[in-house]
Amino acid sequence: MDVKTLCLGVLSRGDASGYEIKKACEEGPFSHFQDASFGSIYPALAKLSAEKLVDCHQMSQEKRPDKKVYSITPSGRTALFETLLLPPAPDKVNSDFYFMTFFAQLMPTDVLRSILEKRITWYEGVVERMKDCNLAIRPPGERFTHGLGLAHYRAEITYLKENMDQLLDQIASEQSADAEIPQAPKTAAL
Amino acid sequence: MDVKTLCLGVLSRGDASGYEIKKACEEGPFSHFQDASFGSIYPALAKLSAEKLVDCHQMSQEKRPDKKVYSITPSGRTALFETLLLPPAPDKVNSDFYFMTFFAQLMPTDVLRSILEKRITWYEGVVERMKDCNLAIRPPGERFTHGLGLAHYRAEITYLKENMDQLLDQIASEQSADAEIPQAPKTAAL
DNA sequence: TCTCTATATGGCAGTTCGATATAGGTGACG
DNA sequence: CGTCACCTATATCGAACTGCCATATAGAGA
Repeated sequence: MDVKTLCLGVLSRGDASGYEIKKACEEGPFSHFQDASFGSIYPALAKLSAEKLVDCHQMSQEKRPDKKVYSITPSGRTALFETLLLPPAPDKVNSDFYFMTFFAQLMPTDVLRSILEKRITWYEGVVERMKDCNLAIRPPGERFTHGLGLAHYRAEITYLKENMDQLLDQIASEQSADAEIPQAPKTAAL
Repeated sequence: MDVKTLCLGVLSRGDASGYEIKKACEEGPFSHFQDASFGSIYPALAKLSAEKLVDCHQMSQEKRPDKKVYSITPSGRTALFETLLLPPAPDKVNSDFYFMTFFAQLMPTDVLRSILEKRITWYEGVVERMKDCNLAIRPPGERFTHGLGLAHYRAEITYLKENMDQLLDQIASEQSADAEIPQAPKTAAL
């Protein structure tokens, strides 16, 4: 989703500063499916402000940089609503982890094992935190999306736990085979 | 994964042109977890070429633009190997679909239903094609990653099928409640 | 004293996206 | 049945966008 729409979405749930919008994408409810940096959020907010889709109230704070709190305007809500009617672009995923497992046979087994274990404990933590979060007060769309994310993470954890040892064994035996049998093919061919 | 490493990864499996690398990210085995455009692939290949991590053989074709076929060099393989030892960056996901379901209560139910159904049939097709692909000939890392992707897609399909009707009902009843009861809260408060 | 949190801005490098060139194949429409 | 529009294959370029890092500031915690 383009960053302007993302900002409108966050602001539709309540006023926020640019910094808080970033936090919502990093740790908040959007963190599982959206990604945006300061370098895209601040310009997006400036444009939205120029288009009158959001209002900006400057709060001078002592001891801190001025805080600019943005609120969505009625036309901003309309714009968000209309964007939601458009067909969604396909998901974009960029995963170093998948890339690494794809080339697992190029990796030392101990490095690979450590990466797999880190992934499992990381996602187990994510699932724990997601289970604890209070869903009752949230609208059905948020509950649904939350559940979908949980289903994903659980499926990943289950798969990793069930298949990780087999993968490590296969790679270990392949690598030792490479090392042991530089001349063995002749024997095998007999 | 940065685009240079992605190109090295693709080329480690066999020679390819820039166009073919793009195809590998779009439809090929990398399509589930990597995303790169021409504008990043061609500059990346040029840099890899300058660093002698890949060789480039110009193939003049009749009736078509010259094809530049790249091959990974031994130092390219070493560079790929070393990158695989580095800790992976966290996954980056950008999903319009999740964004939309998150704001499901802002959407008309028929639009929402259509998006959910399209998603299901799309991923059912993906799963079918993945089941049919010949895994036996592929290295264990590829099989593992393939299975992990399948597990994800299946979990998503299952969740969507099981929860979609409930979501649509909740939204429909919420929207009709909004329309019907502008004065009802008084009654409810009695 | 360092580093973290909170908050915003600026710039550079990297990326995306769209245009351009070329030419044969494929499908639709009259 | 002809023709035009669009798709595939292939590469390059430039404009706009984005990400990432540095900078500024100051209180809080280690």
